[in-house]
Amino acid sequence: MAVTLKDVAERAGVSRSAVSRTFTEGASVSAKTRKKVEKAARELNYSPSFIARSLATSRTKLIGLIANNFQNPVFLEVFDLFTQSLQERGLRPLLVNMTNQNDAEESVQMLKQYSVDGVILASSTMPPEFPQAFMGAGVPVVHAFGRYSPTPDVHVVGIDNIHCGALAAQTLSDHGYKKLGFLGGPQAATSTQDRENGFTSKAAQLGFLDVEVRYARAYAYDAGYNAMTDLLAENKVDAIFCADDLICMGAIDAAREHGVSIPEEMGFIGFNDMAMARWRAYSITTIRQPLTDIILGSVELVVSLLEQPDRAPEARLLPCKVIERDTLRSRPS
Amino acid sequence: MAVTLKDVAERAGVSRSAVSRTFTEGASVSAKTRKKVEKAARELNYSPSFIARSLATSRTKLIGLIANNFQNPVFLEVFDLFTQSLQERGLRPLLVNMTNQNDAEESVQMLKQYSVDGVILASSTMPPEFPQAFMGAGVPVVHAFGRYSPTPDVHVVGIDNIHCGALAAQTLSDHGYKKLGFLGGPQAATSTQDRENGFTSKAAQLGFLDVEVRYARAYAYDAGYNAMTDLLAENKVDAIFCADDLICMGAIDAAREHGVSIPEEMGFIGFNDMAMARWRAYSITTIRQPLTDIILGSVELVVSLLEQPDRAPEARLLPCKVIERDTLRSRPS
DNA sequence: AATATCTTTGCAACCGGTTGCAATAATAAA
DNA sequence: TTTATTATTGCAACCGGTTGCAAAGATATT
Repeated sequence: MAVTLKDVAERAGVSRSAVSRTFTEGASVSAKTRKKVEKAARELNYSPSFIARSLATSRTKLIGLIANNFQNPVFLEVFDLFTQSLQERGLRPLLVNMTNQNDAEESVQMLKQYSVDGVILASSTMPPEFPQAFMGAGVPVVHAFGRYSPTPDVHVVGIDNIHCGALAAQTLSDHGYKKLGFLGGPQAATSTQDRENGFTSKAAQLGFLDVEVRYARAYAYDAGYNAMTDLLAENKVDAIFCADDLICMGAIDAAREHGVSIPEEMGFIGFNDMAMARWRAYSITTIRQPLTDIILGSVELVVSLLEQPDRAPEARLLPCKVIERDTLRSRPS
Repeated sequence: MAVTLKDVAERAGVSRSAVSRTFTEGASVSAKTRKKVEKAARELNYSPSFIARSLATSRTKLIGLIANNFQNPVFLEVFDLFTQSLQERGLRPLLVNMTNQNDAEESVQMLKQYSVDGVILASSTMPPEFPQAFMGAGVPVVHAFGRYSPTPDVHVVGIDNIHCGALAAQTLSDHGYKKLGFLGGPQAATSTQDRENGFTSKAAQLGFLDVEVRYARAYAYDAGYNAMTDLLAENKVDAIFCADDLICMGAIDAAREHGVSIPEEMGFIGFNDMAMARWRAYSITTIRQPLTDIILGSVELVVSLLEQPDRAPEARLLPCKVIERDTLRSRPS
């Protein structure tokens, strides 16, 4: 059924090795043989089997792409960028959905069985032992959107969430708000912890006495809506840093239903700059995370790890910036 | 480095075949040997190589998951469901991003090289020759969200878009609107064509004289916003069927900016019932597509095709229903 | 106890490539 | 032209499993 090396070799009147070599980068074949082989291959519509090649070379060109967040639309953008840039490099993403996985072991096992060449973890909300588990499998691992550490034990490409929190505090302050609040995602998420820390300490430094801190149950619209509804009843804040745009949209809708005007009575700054942040109904001022750079960086890193698997883990941080739209009143002059 | 069959066999004091058999479904091994082998395997932390197994059995358990739409958030839900249900069956999704691909051949080639067991195309906006190309590769293909045909040449699991269009017309009529409009996605998309047909013919049947038909340049917010802005200037309609919720949100925002009140002055019905349709800022009345059923159906179908690859192509249609929210005024009594 | 039947086991070939090594061919140097 | 050097080629072993087949072992039948 399938046409193999052997068929091509016979047709071209050469040995199997010759055929193999014409399909291998930088192998030694004369122009003449190459010609013959290519002709035969074309006529038979032959294409080499990656499976067989993988077995022989123990390189599969498969990259495990592991995610546990299929709710937040930014991840669609993330998948788009990952798949495209992997494809461009001749690599293939084997997608793993860890949403309902309380145990990383199973996924690790599975990736080992497929002998993926490398693994990219795409998530900030991941129990710290997960990266470890993948790390332990002896496969190059890059944790995209991972937490910064000066001495990471796994390669990380991401952002400085603490600095982002500070950026948010500074921005709210600049725009003349007086009573700041933080609305995080799940308290267990390191991204929320870091953004909160950065936010509250910068706020303190800027002279804000106390900052109201709340958590949404998830990085999700409803969670933001509910948390904000509670917060509104207490009338404690006039500006909020939401740790995610989705949360921010929920919060904004809650505020509007409560009759508060945005940005005059209450200011909002979000996080991510997802596509929807631009929608007219929201037009959120938000902190943009350099998605493309993070992803290209992760892919590049994993590719270079294929060559030198033992490079010491590094953390690569990329800068975020504030995108000003319409949920903050204009700066006082 | 990696521990193989041979290592386990030696340690357990049995033949390689014995080890292979204890790891193969329904092979004949005595309880005693199985015990020994499992012990040895555990001690060595052995797990069989899928690559080697694939080579021997010519079954990879890899399913090509092909998509060309990474802009519409519903697809995140689609990926979530696909990956989960494939995983549950011990299959693995090899994700292919055809966004920038004008030629299917390359992807077909690639999937052939990885010898995927089957392929799922997840898209409605796909040139008809693509399914053909994948079909031609001699691999089971299921076209999820594909177009209905009584005599399909590739397996299809999807919805009856013509009927959905009719449903929309009926609904707008029921709610007392008089001047109907259709706002589609790209005119080349079969899903738009079918929804339009169903909509206009049902409208005609219900006595609507002429229906305004427009197309957004893409299934996207901005496209909907722009198309609606144009349409509003002409003041021709009082109710619109948008062929996608994203388009609908753009259109709604355009209408609001134009000062028209929803649902009194203008009614909207969307399509998909994506998560955002529920957001308070929109709360769109929309036609729900049974995503979960389509996906489970597609996976089931592809699985059954693994057993009987030559089953005649069938088209499986699943019912949609209207989800009433707040973008249509209440029915006249 | 001897024979028939059913399981379990190991051997060895095979899946479709890659690659080190030695033999051969082509080219350069003397 | 002969010899030294380099480039190409084929052989055969290997990657890590699976599986048909025949031999050996267990169990059932008479």
